[in-house]
Amino acid sequence: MQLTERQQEILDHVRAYRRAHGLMPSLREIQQHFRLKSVATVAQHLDALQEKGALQRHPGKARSLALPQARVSVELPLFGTIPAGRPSANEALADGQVPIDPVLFRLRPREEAFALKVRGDSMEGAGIIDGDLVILACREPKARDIVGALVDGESTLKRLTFEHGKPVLLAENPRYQPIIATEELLIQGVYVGHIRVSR
Amino acid sequence: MQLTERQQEILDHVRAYRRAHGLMPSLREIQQHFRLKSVATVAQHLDALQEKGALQRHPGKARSLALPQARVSVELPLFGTIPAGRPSANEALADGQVPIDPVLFRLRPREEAFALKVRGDSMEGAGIIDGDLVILACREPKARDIVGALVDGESTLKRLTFEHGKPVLLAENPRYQPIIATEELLIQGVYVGHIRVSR
DNA sequence: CATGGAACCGAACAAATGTTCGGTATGGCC
DNA sequence: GGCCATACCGAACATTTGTTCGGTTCCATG
Repeated sequence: MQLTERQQEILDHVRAYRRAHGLMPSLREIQQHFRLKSVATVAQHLDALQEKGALQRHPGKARSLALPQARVSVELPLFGTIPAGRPSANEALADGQVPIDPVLFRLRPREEAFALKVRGDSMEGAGIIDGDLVILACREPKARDIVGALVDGESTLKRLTFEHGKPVLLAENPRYQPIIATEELLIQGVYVGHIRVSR
Repeated sequence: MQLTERQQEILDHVRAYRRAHGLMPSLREIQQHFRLKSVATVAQHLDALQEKGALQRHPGKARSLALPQARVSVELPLFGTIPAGRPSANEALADGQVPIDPVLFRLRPREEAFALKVRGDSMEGAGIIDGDLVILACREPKARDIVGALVDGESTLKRLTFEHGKPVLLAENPRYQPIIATEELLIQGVYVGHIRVSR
């Protein structure tokens, strides 16, 4: 469910307070920040936020607000390599776990995501090279997004554009030609960032 | 000063509690865990721990214990930008925390590390571009390592090489000239990887 | 033996904090 | 107008929580 404007403000303030002070605010501190005359108002907003899953409360405990998605790290499933060159056979075998901070990569609460190891140099121009771990979120792609896509049965990492309303996948390397899907184009995930570990 | 055995136990429990519950324990919860008959005992230990700098307290606030260096393994301090172009004034202002997995980046146990935001395009050829968060470990650099270095009082990100036994810093961009330190060359950290978050 | 540190107890107190019960006001909507 | 959601107020209340004061016990050490 959607947060109201006020609820969003409260939530933002709770986040900001935690960053600034290292602990959660009390109801009365929130009250003072918004110059409210009653703690009940704060309690009400917090109830609503909890109702909507935006935060959690431990009844009776002081300063016990918890930000559900504020997990320090979650482990994304790491699948096989994704060719950033010519599409080739899709290797969908899980190779391990990649620990990342969902907040850092701006993943939305409970949003699905996974990691893939890049093979090839077709995204070189975007600074994504062989061996990088790309983080792909399962969300609706927008034009100009970099996406992990299944083209004609094979998966690849490219930038998604549209020409005459038809999707075209662009490499970020002049040595590669744009790909126009002939049969099917399935976007598996949208690039939200990547990680490189030096070897 | 050295912590006593008991103080260490208390500290460990506080850490464990925070991991398990996402918030700090109250004095009475600590008391119950150790089966103590008086909260005063807990308060006493916490005072001692604060005295020794092992943790911080916010007087009068509930559950307000704070672990000063708890970021050791999970969150790296993020400093200002590091120019990957021409060296410029070093901005050593802490900007926040970058949560990473030390294992993923192959950091050694207890090895110091920090993060810097890249500015400029001089490492473009290495796939490190403006806005990337580079992870730098405090360790001895080897030849061909990418390093964050302080050259003549200004910090920069370059590849470290040697010519005739003298250190030379190379950009990974033909538009930049090698830097030969005239006065001092202080290696601040060795590149172990980086993170990019799409914008 | 005297001294002092470390660990602990008991009880009371004050402050901080969450909870709950009514009530008001505004605006959109049928 | 009646209905509902949202936002808010005021005041009491019960709990949780931190703080403080005076004690005890044990043990190492001079």
